[in-house]
Amino acid sequence: MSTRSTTTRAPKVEPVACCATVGSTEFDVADATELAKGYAALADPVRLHLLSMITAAGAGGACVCDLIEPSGRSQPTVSHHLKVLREAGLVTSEKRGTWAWYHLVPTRLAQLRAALDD
Amino acid sequence: MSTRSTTTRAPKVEPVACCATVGSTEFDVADATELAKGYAALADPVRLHLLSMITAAGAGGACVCDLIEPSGRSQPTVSHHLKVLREAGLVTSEKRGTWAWYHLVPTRLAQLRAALDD
DNA sequence: GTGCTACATTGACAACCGTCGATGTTCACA
DNA sequence: TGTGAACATCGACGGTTGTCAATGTAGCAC
Repeated sequence: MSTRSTTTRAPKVEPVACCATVGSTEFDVADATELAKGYAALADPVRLHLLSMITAAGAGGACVCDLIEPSGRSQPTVSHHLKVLREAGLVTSEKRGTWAWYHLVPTRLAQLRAALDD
Repeated sequence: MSTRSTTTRAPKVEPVACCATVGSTEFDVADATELAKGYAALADPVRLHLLSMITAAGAGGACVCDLIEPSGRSQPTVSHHLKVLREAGLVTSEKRGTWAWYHLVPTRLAQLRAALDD
């Protein structure tokens, strides 16, 4: 309900107009929601730690059994966090025998990084 | 409880050892928590929209009255989201008369971007 | 088969988050 | 002084999240 742009109520102490054409460009809500999901997956120190370890593991990937103890969380909790990262598209999982390897998805990470360039 | 690294239980289908020295490097929890707070502030499409508009406003900053209607949320909700962005260090606010201008903090954004380089 | 290991899923709980209406506060102007 | 506008804060509500114990599932070894 801002009628400021059509009136002359700019304060005398500040001659510049209140509104430039700020919100004039279109904004893709679906795209923002997809980005937000990615950032939400990063919004937890435990998940940042897991991601850091998976990144450090390189192309071979990281075994879940090596992630549990350093994370300081229970096995179900780690499994939950890995699922969050997986559903956010930040990592992929691969089963080898009884073990599960997790790999980074660098393109997804790059996408989130690029969105911060604005 | 992974004793795999001290035993010889590697599956025969996969000769590579399960564990490289993955979690061996130190991990700064306080630093990760600080980063996580930044990403949490980005983990909402409404806040991404607000941030986008504030960015588009440039050096002059964006007036709150111009952010409410494009966001599609009520004035208290927008005020709440701006508070979240402020407390995450992503924006700063400045009062001019009855109006409030919000400015971007590019260094904080750069910090979050750099953390994704791993 | 039995038993063990690695990992995922379920269920429960407290804490947190997004949203809005109502109210408070500060400023400008008459 | 009074009125209105811009923005913040409060209170409440439903939904989501992080956590763990318990349980389920699948593979390996004997």
